[in-house]
Amino acid sequence: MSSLNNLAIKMKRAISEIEKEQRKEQIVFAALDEFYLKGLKATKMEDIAIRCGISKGTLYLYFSSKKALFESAVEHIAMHKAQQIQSLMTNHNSVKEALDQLFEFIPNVIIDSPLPKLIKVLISDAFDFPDVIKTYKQNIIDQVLSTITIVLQAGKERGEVNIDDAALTAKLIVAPVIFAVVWKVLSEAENSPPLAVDVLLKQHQLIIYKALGITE
Amino acid sequence: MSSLNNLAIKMKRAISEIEKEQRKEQIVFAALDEFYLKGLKATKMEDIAIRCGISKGTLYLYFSSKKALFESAVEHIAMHKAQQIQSLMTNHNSVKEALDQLFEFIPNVIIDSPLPKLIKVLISDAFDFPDVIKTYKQNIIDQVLSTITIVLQAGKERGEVNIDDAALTAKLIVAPVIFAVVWKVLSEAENSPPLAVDVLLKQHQLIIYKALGITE
Amino acid sequence: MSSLNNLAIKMKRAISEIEKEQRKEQIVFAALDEFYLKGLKATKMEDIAIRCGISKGTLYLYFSSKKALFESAVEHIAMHKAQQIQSLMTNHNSVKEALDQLFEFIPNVIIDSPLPKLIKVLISDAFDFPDVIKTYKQNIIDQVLSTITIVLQAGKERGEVNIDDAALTAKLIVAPVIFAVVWKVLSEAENSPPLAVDVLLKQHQLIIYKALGITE
Amino acid sequence: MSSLNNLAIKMKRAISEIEKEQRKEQIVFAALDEFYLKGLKATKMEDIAIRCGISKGTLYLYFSSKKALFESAVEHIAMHKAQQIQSLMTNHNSVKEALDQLFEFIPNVIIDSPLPKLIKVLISDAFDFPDVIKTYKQNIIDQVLSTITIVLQAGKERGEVNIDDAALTAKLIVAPVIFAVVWKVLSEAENSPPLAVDVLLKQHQLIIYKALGITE
DNA sequence: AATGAATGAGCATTCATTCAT
DNA sequence: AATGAATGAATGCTCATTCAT
Repeated sequence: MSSLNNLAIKMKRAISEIEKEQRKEQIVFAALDEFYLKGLKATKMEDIAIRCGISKGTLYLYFSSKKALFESAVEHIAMHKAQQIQSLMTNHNSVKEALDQLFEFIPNVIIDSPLPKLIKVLISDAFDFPDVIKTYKQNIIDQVLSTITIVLQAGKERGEVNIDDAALTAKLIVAPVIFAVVWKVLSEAENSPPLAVDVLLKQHQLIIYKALGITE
Repeated sequence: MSSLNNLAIKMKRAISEIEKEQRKEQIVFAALDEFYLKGLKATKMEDIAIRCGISKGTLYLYFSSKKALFESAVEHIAMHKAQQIQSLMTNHNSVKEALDQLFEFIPNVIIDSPLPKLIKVLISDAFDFPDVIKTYKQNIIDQVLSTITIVLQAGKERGEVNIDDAALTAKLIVAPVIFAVVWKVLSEAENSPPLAVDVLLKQHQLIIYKALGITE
Repeated sequence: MSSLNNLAIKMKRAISEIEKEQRKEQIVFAALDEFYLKGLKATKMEDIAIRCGISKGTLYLYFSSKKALFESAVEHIAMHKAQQIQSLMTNHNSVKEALDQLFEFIPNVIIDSPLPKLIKVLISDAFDFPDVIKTYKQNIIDQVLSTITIVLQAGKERGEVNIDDAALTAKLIVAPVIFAVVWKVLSEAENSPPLAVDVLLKQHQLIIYKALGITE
Repeated sequence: MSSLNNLAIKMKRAISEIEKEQRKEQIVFAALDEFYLKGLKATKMEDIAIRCGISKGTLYLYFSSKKALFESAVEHIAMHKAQQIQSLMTNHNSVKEALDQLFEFIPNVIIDSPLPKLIKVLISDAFDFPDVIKTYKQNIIDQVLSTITIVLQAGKERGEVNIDDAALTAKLIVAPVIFAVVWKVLSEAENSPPLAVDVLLKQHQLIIYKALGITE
């Protein structure tokens, strides 16, 4: 038995604060992957540990409980994204410029970032974590929507775009992103080829621009 | 064997069969509610039983396991919806007529039917049930999308609508439905006022019609 | 594996309220034995279950947690004893008669009843359960002491006994009982021959009677 | 080997040894406090470490395991007391003189020394440590009791005291000490005012003297 | 058919102990 | 020597499932 233990690869110790932060982040991403695949309840702490190459006990040096880890993971990833998104649509001269930026940015978010996973996790465990949902919705969703709304409203007042209701239009601009995220989850689940997100969004951009009267 | 039995017994059994089906349906809806709120793993068989006013043991007379109940519930509700949706967009003379019908129908689905719950459940436990997802996607989503696609394609060929890619456009027409469903879940979770789905879809209809060059 | 299960002796089901009460009492006594031997923290729920011939899960049908079982066990046994002790020293004509009754009763309590175990358990886990201790002390110890005190005080006023302080004397009358209990624990632990409790208490009786001026 | 080293280093080591012993003693007392409050199983090594202001790891430089620490603690404190008690009742001219000394000594032991804590600890974890109990009982309890027994027996033979059985009487003389210790634990646990040990023992002394026919 | 008592595999969490730093 | 990060065996408790009544 001891010889088996000797074969085990022992994790390097995280001594400095920086190393500890890195370890925490590593756990948080491993946790997100598990939560994404299994949901909160069905995720085993041991599986998260294995994914990190650490032991169950070590997890508890960094997070006091599964719930705490879940909340940390959501917050960590959500807040990280929130910053990116916030800075996205400032400094533009016209609605078109702003939306161009947005439409260029979105595919990367869907394809490369952990945001789709986070969204799936939040949808799945929404009812167990109303507070997390509330915070997330206020800090991310509402923020993004109101930014877009403001841009549209200003454009409408300047006669740049032809719209009815800026707030609703903002939601409709964002809707295909949610659609793409959900599609992504379902495709991955049934192991079918993924949606061509960029092409879909290109088409979406066209439709929106046409409807809003924006010309290239 | 049934022909050997007398009529009275047959009828009794026939009634029994009906009652059995009713009981099964009752369980299936109770289960959907629980799965919607808690997810598959966190849902207790006992809670479903309580919701039906029956005992744990009785549940197992109708469904052999939680997984079987889950699959039955999803299938039962999904197939029920599928029929409705299938009959939706036939018998129309123009794209506009077909889409009018669709846009009239959708809000009811989101507000009154169990479909949003089902979608939430499917998203949440997608990875545990790739087969369920596959079946559901093929029988419902792909069906709906291809119906819309065909309508659009035909309209395009007749010069009724001005579109690029009928299949993508179909997805974009459906996207806000998913958005509305997700929003509904998040609102219910954080106990915030719901989205005015009908108004959103009215606006969506406007944008789509404008982009497609459909005039009232 | 299933053949092994078939060999397992299944516990008869406790259906009626009476059977359930009996099962509860059975658990309580098994628990007392374990708590006595190991202390609260070191006692495994599984060991209690094994002692009863039931499964771990069944324990939780009757008691919601180890702590609850502990408290129930203490209360159940303590209250049972309290009643006996209460009725002990009423209806007597003289101090001598009352003390005679007491000294006749005590050895049985030490030798045959679960009280010594209970006392050991209470001492051991006193700091974790201040409330249990408080209740127990008020309902049993203080009760007993005050009953003896009243008897002595009345005897003193009638000139029957020659004492200084009735309350302190009461404590000193009881002291060897505690001594015997502690001795019993230590003897059992080191597996040495037990103290002859009855002889010790006979001697104690003599000393007390001599000191109090009670003549046979 | 030590003779090979120079004086300075030797002295340094000598000091180290003393410091080591002091550290050990410090740990032992911290451990006793924890064991007294929580019991062996529920005491965390870390809490002992914190109480000493050292780290968990350092504890293991001095004691190889919790069990070893427990045994060391009990032994260290018990043996220390044993010496005091041994020297207590020698050099006396009469039973009265010997008992006077005893009764003067006891209250200090109960109030100021770690002995009550030790007794509580020994009672609590008796069954896990039969050997410790055996050693302790032989070296302390039996020693004390036999010393008192010898004194009483000699007094009886000299006609100083009027007793039946010297060994039993010795136990009865000691009984209130155990009573006081147990009472102390229960009072501390329920946070109620402590027993006036000295007054109780004064009364006890009176009763014993009266019963034994010892006059002031 | 219906019930709910009984079961035990499964998992979150704790903490004595080890050992790299 | 001292530290405290890492480990994993141990254990309280849950709940899907079974089955006697």
